[in-house]
Amino acid sequence: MNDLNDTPQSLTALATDAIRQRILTGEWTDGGQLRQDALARQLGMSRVPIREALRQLEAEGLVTIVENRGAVVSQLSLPEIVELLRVRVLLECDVLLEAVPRQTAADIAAAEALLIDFEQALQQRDIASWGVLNARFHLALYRAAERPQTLALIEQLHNRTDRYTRMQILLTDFSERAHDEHCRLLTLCKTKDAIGAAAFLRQHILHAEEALEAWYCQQARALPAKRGRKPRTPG
Amino acid sequence: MNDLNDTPQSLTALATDAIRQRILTGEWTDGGQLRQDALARQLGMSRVPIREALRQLEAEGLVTIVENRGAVVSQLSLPEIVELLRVRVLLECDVLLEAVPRQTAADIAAAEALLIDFEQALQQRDIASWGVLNARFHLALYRAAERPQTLALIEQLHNRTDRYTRMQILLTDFSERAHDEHCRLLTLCKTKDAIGAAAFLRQHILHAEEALEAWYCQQARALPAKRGRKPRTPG
DNA sequence: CTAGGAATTTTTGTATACAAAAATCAACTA
DNA sequence: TAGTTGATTTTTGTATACAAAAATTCCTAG
Repeated sequence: MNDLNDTPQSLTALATDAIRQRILTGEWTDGGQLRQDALARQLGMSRVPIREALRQLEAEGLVTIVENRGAVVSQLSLPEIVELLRVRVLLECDVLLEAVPRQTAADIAAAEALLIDFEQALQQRDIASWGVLNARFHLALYRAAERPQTLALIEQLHNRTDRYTRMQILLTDFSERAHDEHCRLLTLCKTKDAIGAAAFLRQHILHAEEALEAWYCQQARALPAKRGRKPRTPG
Repeated sequence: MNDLNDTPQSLTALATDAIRQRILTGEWTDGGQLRQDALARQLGMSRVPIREALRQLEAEGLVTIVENRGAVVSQLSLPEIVELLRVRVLLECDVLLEAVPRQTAADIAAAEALLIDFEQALQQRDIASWGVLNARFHLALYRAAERPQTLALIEQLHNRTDRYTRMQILLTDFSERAHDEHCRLLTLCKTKDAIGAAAFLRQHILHAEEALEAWYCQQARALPAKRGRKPRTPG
């Protein structure tokens, strides 16, 4: 599942992974500028592979490039996030419905292992890895459906949305609830209750949406005249 | 809807559009190699913007890049196409359900105009533009849903699948059927029968899938030992 | 004639150099 | 002081040059 130190990849692939990683963990925040020269120095390469990586990440929706103005970490509005979460509901429920009857003991065990990693991360308040673990857990549940194209789309959707879910974890009790829900979801899979699992998954994703909406409302109240800060990504 | 001679775009954007266009029209076929140098000469630029364009198209699923081996036009197996068509069913039906009640007379008129273009293209056996027109017609119906993110995803899915649907048009009576179905779909929208329209859309996409499966079976029978030809893209 | 393997050619990957656009800053004017 | 203009700096866009990998050719041995 992990393509670390596999083969000596091209610098472009290296840069793509490195930048994607830093965005997913939240190290580089929403709207933060991605200066080619800084990235190049930071990763020890020239700007050429950096530029190719940024183009790729743009097509993945993680980066926004403006002509002659450079790249920033993509920033989604609440309605846009809601849209993507609704797409996730459609795709993930459909896939889970097919996956559950085919899940082997090994599939369940893999998901369970990830759930343990998850728990540890939560205990250590390791917010950075929350997003990655969340996506991995979900994808582990779906793998048995044997629909790799669909799974790839779902993974991209997670990459685009999980950052926003992750934000709330620090502040709310959402983390425990999400964990409980993950456990319950896994139990439903174990008992081969595909329909129940899909229905519950739907609620699980919609809960994240609700929490996000609440958080945004609170933010809006706190900052009546929202002044855009300028996050940077120094070399 | 068309961004032709809008502003002097970057060469990368130009190259991306040009290559995407040629893939969508079928000018460059499945598995065809995309030589950087040839493309660069053909488009009158250096290889740098070409490479960036190819990276972007790879993330869009239209191109497959292999390390040190270059890029080819992406090639989907039948199961992969079926997967993507199923995703299309989920997304497009969901969006159409929301779009129909909001469609204005102008929305309907726009779709109708595209349907006329469509008819002309069919009469002239202009297969090349079939894919583009098909995608445009579908997207016109969904626009009223005001879900731009979802529409962008649907557009990408069309870009990846329409080529394969287009292939059959020459050989079968599929073209007329597709046209009839489009007309009927539009009528259902006009009468504000959202549920009926969504159900019909579902069948419409699944018909394309059936036709495709039949075509693949026939192909498999015709070429028992399939010998891979090597399509090229000369400069 | 085929198999294998060096030499050659082609093609891709990356760095550097330079041009063009945007951003920043400074001086100047009203 | 606020705003405008023009020089300066920073940053992006593209071409060229060169290195590395792959594909091809051609030669030789069996």
